[in-house]
Amino acid sequence: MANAVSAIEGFAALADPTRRAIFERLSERPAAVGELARGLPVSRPAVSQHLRVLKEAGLVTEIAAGTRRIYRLDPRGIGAMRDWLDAHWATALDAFREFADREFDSSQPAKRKRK
Amino acid sequence: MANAVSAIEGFAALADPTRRAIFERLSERPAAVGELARGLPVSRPAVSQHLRVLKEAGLVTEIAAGTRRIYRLDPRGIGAMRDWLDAHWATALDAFREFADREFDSSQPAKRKRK
DNA sequence: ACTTACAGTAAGTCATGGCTAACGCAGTCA
DNA sequence: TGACTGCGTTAGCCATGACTTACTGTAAGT
Repeated sequence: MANAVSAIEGFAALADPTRRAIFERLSERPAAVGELARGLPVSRPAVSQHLRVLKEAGLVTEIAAGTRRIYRLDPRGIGAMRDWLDAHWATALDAFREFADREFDSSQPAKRKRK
Repeated sequence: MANAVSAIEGFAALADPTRRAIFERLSERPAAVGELARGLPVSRPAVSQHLRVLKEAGLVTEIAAGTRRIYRLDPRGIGAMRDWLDAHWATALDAFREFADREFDSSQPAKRKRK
C-alpha cells in the first residue's frame, strides 16, 4: 500500500518542472537546501516546500547535519514508480494481444467494430 | 527528443487522478470515450480532454472506428518514463556510494545504505 | 550569552488547469 | 436525404498549488 501511494504521489511530485530540476540535481549529488536554491531561479523557502513534497512522495530522504539538512534521493520511491509502470505495461501488453485477436483476426484493421 | 519529452510530459499527465483512472482502465482494455465516461464521475468532454493530454504525452494512441475513437495505451510513452527513472536511479546509486564513503565512513555505521 | 547562519512555517497573491455547458462536425441507419 | 448518435472544441468558472515576503526556531562560533 505504501508502495502504491508512493508511486501515485511520485507522479504528482515529478510533474512540476522545479521539482524535477531539484530531483535531477539530487540524483547527481546530495545537497542542502540553500545550495540547491542558489542554483535555481526560485527562493529558498520555495525549494524547502518542494523538498517537503518530494519527501512525502518517498522520493528523497533527509539527514540533519548541524543547522543544515542534507537531502538525497530515496531509491524506494523511484522503485515504486517503476513497479507501477511495469505492472500496467504488462497488463496493457496482454490487452493489446486480446484486442488484436478480436479486432484484426480475419481482415480489416481499424474498420471493423465488433461490440 | 520525443522520448525525453514523453517522459517529462508523462509525469504531468499521470499526476491527475482522473487521468490515472483512465490510464488504468485502458491498461485493462481499449475503450471509446463515452464508454470511459460512463464509468467515471466526470463528463464526456472532460474525458476527451484528458485523453488529449495522454495522447500528447505519448501514453495512448487513437484508432478511428466509425463515429467512435478507440483509445489504447502506447507502450512507447511508458517505456520512456521507465528509461528516465532508470537513468536517474543509476546516477543516484553512484552518488549514494560516493556520499556514503565521504560522510559515514567512520561515524554512522547503522545508517549506511543496505541492499 | 550574543551573534550569525541555515532551514521550516505562515499568510497572501497569482497563474495554471480541471470541470461543465453549449455548440459544431462527421458517420450511420431508415 | 434527413434524423440520430457519438466526439471533439470552445468559453468561462472555480479550485488547486506554486511562489514570495516576513517571521520563528535551532545549531555553531566568538
